[in-house]
Amino acid sequence: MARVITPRSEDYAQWYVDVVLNAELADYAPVKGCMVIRPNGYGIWEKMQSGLDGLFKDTGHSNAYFPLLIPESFMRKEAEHVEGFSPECAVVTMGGGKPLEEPLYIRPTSETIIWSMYRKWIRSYRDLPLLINQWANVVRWEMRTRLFLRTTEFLWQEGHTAHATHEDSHREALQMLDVYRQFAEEYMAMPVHVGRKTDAEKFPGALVTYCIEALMQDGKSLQAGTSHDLGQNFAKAFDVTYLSPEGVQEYVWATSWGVSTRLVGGLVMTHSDDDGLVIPPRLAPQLAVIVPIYRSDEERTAVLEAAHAAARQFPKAWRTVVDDRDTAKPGRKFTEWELRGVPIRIEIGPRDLAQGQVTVVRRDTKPKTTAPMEGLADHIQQTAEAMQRDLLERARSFRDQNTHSVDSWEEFEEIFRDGSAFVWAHWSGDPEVEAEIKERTKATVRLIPLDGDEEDGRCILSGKPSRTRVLFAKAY
RNA sequence: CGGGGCGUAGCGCAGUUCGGCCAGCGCGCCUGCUUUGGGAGCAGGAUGUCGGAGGUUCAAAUCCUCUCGCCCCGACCA
Repeated sequence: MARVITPRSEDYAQWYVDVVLNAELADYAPVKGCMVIRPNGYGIWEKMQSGLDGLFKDTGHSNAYFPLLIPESFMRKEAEHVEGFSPECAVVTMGGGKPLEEPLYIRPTSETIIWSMYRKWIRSYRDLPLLINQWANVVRWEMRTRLFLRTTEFLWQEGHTAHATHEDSHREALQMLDVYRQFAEEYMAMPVHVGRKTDAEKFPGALVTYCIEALMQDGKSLQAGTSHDLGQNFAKAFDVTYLSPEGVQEYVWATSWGVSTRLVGGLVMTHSDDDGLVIPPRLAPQLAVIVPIYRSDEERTAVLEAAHAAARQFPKAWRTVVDDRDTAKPGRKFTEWELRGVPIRIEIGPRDLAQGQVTVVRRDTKPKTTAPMEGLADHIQQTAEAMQRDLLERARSFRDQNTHSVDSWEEFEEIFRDGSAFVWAHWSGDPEVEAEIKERTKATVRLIPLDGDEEDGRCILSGKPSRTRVLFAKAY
């Protein structure tokens, strides 16, 4: 079979598409901009869901579900919100064969319908905080789509919380930002920077938008999660008040925060290589695959028995596959499982059997090693943990090597002329300068650090005084 | 919406310039035998509204008109 993956050096965008398709993460759907998430891709999403859901529960949140369809009038209640989202909304105008009295928006996000309900549920300070998350699909009519990174319909979680004070909502927004950071690093092995968005990049209707940003292998930045301090904007738009202990009606303070199936795209672009997908062990739908190797029927029987025996002693959660197909040779099986990103491959052949051992190969590093059959589960467990650590370490060092601190406009332009990287540079905070930098280099302010070191500097473009560096990159 | 590419078997493509027998090739698929520690070999076999509609013609994958869709790049966005 010919080469199926375009090398990254040749065409990064095509490499990404090749990996996603060949790893069977997703396929193009009949509707433009939509994709089918296939079992291998959905399995990763399920792992992400369960990891995140645990972290949400640990921080006191509960899941609920709100409707897909939102009355048009709800969308219009928050001025910035409707302005930001209207252009990318799909709207249902017919139902039951007749025009609807009021068009129904397919949710691009659920703030409005959720706050219409919070109005009913919140009466007293005793009802706060209200900490709800929902796992859902949303639709945004994007001009240009890319598998996982930007699709018309995507899956996500959206947390929506209500608090008595701004201090509380502010703390919640930062807490969930940290949850995302932790998830990205510990589960996805994807190092991220955390910070605050500029006004130009913030969520329509938010007071402040916080984000995590990760560096992809091509030097572009991926916004991997956002957390918004919504202030009282939605409480005022939907008239959500509570009676304080002092007997005063007060507007509620809000947050919302979300991550989406875009994370799967980020995962691909953080770890995968020219041989296909690489999945960190903690997010792998299947941790290990066992490939039996044999010639004669006797060998086949003995090897398969050993393979299944090994698989049986592994924890069920590993979803170990014994690839006992007679229709493919071992070499074929190796490359297929490599394309699909299974973290650990175990080979068992007659030579291994004779020595009471197996051959173990990590997906991220190619050399074959051997391990005794005795205590194999422990060995695999340790191998998986080492791989998880190494992936994070490797991604971190890649990011460090592609992060620059820049003080001259010439150098700034040079970096973004043909490529991209993380660039820490001074910026005056002036929106017009931000726009001009984007115009001239395609690089944007990805985030403003939360507790950046203060230092005297001059804006990279305007030369105006600046107290902190901000993070620039071209963005996905 | 602008630029580029493309629609022919499950996938990848040739054939279209200059119309002409039964529309081809590779991979995959099915059957059999031999194989099996890095994408197996041989033999046999199945598979097509040539994206769609209309037109020109004795004859259209090929020429004309219209149309639908997809991918990539750019402007907008998680």
